[in-house]
Amino acid sequence: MPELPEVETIARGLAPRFEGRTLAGARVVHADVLADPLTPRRLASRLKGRRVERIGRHGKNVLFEIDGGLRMLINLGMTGRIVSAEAARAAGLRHTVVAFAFEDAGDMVFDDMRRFGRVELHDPASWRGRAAEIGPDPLDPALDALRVHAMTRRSITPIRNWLLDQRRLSGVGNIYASEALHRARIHPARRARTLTRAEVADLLRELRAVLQAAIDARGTTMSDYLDAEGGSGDYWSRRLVYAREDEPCGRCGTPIRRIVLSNRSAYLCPACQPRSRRRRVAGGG
DNA sequence: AACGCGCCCTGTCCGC
DNA sequence: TGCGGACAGGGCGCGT
Repeated sequence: MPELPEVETIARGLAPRFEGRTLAGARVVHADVLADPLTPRRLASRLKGRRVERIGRHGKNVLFEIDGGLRMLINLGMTGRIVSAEAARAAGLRHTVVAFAFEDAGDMVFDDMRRFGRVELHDPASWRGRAAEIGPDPLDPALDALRVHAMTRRSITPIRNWLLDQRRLSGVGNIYASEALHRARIHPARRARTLTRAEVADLLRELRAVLQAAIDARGTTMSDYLDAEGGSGDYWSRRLVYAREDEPCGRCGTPIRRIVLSNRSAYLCPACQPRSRRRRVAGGG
């Protein structure tokens, strides 16, 4: 569910409230969200008495840096939310999977209706290997189009699928993949290796623009996403193609089409995003 | 090795 | 009103 902008918004909302606070324990309601070696008992005992030094984001994961070199990673899956206990109550959330208790702050609740989310706890040794599995952040200024092009050239998968693979780039999900491809005028089904260097540069630029605009809007709210205070994001109304099948393209008026790639929807304007490459219009975009 | 598919789970919506 | 099917912002494990 939450993609990079939503996870960023959640982390920013949690930080002022829980950074610097000391954990008292964790109450696990659904143990199936705990990643492998973790058990309810182990999670609670390893967190008890530990201070949360920083709350941030790593890809689509909320990252808690905890004293003693511990890192807790929470992936929110499709319907995961992390909110204060008061916000959870106020919003009527009914699917707590883990409740984190603090000695010097109220509870923090991980709520996840579908339970596709995951909680991982890493020491420095296990974190090294885990972090290597998570690709570069598209907003990292050190990432340049040349490097991304070198990566796309090695893959035959449709570019929409390529964007969703968190080992390549981390943070992009289905909404912003469709939005960025539309803005860059690239058909979602194009094989990654067929993109020119210029197209990859366009794509990276538009991806960054759409992610940043969504962060500025405090994310996208479809129906079940909330930030730390239980508030909602504004980006949903600004999307150009996602879930707008049959509505006119904002750029050219052609009806937006929905296609399915690997069992997941992609949305495109068939006029702005031709399947076969066409001469690009000067000054366009 | 890289890719696509089924599946995990709960809820909503739509057509009949 | 009920029921079945499609679909949902993600990602893992599997077979090919």
